Amino acid sequence: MIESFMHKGLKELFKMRKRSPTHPGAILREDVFPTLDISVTEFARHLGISRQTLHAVLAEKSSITPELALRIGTFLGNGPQLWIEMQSKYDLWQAELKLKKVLPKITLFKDLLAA
Amino acid sequence: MIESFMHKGLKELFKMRKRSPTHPGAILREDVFPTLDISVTEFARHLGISRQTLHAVLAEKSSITPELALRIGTFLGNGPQLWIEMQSKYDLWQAELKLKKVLPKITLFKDLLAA
DNA sequence: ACAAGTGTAAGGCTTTACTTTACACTTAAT
DNA sequence: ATTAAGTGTAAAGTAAAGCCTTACACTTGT
Repeated sequence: MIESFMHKGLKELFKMRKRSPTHPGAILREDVFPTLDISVTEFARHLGISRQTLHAVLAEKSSITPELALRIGTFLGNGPQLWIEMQSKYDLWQAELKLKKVLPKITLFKDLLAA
Repeated sequence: MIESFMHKGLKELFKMRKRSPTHPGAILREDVFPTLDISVTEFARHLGISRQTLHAVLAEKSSITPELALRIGTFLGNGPQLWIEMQSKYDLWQAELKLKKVLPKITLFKDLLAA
């Protein structure tokens, strides 16, 4: 487990989830889409992107970029923030996963002063 | 002005700032760094990245990636969120700027039903 | 049968982050 | 004054990611 790599400061600092936050594409696919009664193709057309690009998001193969968040948020009328935040949380978790070996090696600044 | 391009829903939807949110690199350079009494080189070494990469961020030439936010947040002991959020806001604003011509052309979903 | 939508892959383009190497300049310490 | 360290920049190369167009096979509704 990741805790074994952590020194004290790191444990306080971040409490990593056990599993990945849901990809925004999953919400779009499972929650939003079913209620809309619109085809993927048409959705993409309205957003002004290719259907393949949208498909990649729905399939969780690519991210919701800020631009895409704006397009979707505008079309749905709820603004981009929701999507931005979901993507951010997802990205952060992936980064934590990737850096779980290296982060514990970073000396805390405050410990630097003490030494 | 951008308002002239906006239909009603869009105006309600997002209130764009007049100027760009400050780049996280600026905060790092102007607020954080001066209090630390540490060189850029050394800072980079502690983060485990090249000094050029850190310099690019301080010079606002590149972004704070999720990974970098983790490194900085860990080193400083305040966690990654602050940097993530700053970068997100910055990125969103840039995206709005880039899409200011195209967003107003997106038909709102609810208007789609009415028609 | 035809039309439309879907899943998927490939090829190509563009952007961005990051690294290493390198050079010129400044400043602090010996 | 020489040396060491730090800084600003640039170039070249790598890698990853998003996005587009084209294309093909499959399904479903009319």
